[in-house]
Amino acid sequence: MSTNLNRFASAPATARPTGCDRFIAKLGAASKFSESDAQVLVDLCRDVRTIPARHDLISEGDSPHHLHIVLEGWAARYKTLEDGSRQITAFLLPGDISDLHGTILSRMDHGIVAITRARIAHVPHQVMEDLPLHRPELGRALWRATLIDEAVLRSWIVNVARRSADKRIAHLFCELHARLSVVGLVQDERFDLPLTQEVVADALGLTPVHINRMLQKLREEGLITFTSGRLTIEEFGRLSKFAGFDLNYLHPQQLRQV
Amino acid sequence: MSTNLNRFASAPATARPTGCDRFIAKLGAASKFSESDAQVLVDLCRDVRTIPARHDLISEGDSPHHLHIVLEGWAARYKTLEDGSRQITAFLLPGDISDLHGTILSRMDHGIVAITRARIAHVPHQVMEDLPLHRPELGRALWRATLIDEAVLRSWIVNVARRSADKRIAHLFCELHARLSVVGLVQDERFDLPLTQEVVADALGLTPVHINRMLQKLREEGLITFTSGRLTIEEFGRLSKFAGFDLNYLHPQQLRQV
DNA sequence: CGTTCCCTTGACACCGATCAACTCTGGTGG
DNA sequence: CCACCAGAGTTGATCGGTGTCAAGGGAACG
Repeated sequence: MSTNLNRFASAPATARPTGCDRFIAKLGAASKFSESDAQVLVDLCRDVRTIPARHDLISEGDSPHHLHIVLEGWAARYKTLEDGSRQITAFLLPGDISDLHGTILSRMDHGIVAITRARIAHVPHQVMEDLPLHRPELGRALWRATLIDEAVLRSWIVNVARRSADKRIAHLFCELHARLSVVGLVQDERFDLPLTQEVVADALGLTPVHINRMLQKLREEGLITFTSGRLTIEEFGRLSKFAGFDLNYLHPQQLRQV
Repeated sequence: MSTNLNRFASAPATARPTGCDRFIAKLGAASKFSESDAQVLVDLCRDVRTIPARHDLISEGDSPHHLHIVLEGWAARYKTLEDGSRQITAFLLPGDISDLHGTILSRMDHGIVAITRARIAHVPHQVMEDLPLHRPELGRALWRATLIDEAVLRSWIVNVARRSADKRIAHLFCELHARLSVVGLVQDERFDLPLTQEVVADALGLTPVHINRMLQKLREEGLITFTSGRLTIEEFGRLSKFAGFDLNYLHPQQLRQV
């Protein structure tokens, strides 16, 4: 197991649903909480469902009745435009939580689609609403996760609005690298990237054709290797400098302390 | 006083700080709470400070010690890139609240600048942390406001990533129209837009020159009038159709019931 | 062994950036 | 009252990044 996982994740797996430790690792990377808090998080992951690739977890307009925790696989938030094109606004990785307090709003203004086959824990909303009352530290941890999600959204705006196509791709890869390493899915600068070039294009506001050309350029320059769904970042420092990637917006303060 | 303000805003002004009713109107547009809850909100606005135009409320890297409520004037979140260019990621309008739970994160990953001279209420963070315990309805209202802010961020990603320059401008204007009308700052489809073309450019990921040309186009097509800081939307329906603007992401459900 | 999905390549068009100059306005000081 | 100035808006010429369209290739899968 990767050294990036925190102490909870390496605890003995006492009938924990697979992937649940990723969720705990992610929250634990940004916040501190007790072992018994961690057990509460495990109990949230009881109702696990498998979603096939390309199926919607929730569609635009739905009223969500529970929130989702991604245990395995990738998902993406997306909005569909008038002309039929799709814009992805976030990737949901293992350990990510989605639609926290979703029932406060009555209708989804966007959809969530499984990019790969994904195992998703469904948590009734009421459980989540009561949680901060008994577990204040977890309440803070969830707030913190929400604020980090917002910071990621802002960085996407900057990325899409200001950076050239090659840097945009590089920045996305740096973000995914950072987020995946928190949940132990990066080994030796390598990680699985189950994205087609079309999906990358939908996330970055570019066309698949241009993604293809810019990926070739990044490969030629020795910045990345990206074949058959596996991305290798040759030198993280060089790629992040090229992309203008600044880790700080992900607020990994606690991570450094662990 | 505009008919868009809700019942709280039209209550007798019992020594309420100017602009405080905008804050109450904004929260009240999306959530319901009691008159005594509203009074609690008024009490939050005791420490009001005036910020000159172009001055930072908070700079990137600062550790915020209180949260901000905009009572009058405009502000903007922004990030500065390596090359010195600036990307605005949100406009803060009268009634908007910012850095809710800011102290949960230790350092700001972006700055906030006053676009006009602005009157800002400063609320100590501890006050806000305790508020949901005694006023659960307000806690829900603040959560709801946060979720709507997130929806706006997502719509900005879509806007910047997918729409042509003219539609991008039109979409921004529709958003501002909708948000300003909630706090009573739109009359007869007209509202003050204290933005230079450069600021619009910084928000939309375009150059001032191109903003200028596209504004001319929108004017020629009779969609807007925009002179000396005052924007008029000639026909909201036509402009919003042109922009692909869908009001629903701002979740104005409660607004309709009032 | 064909089908399907994804990746790749080339030619060309166009939107928006860039650079540079000019105008207009409001404010300020002589 | 006028001269000057700074900031914002406007215009034109040209360049380049990315989109578009269309065709072909390769690998996985039935």
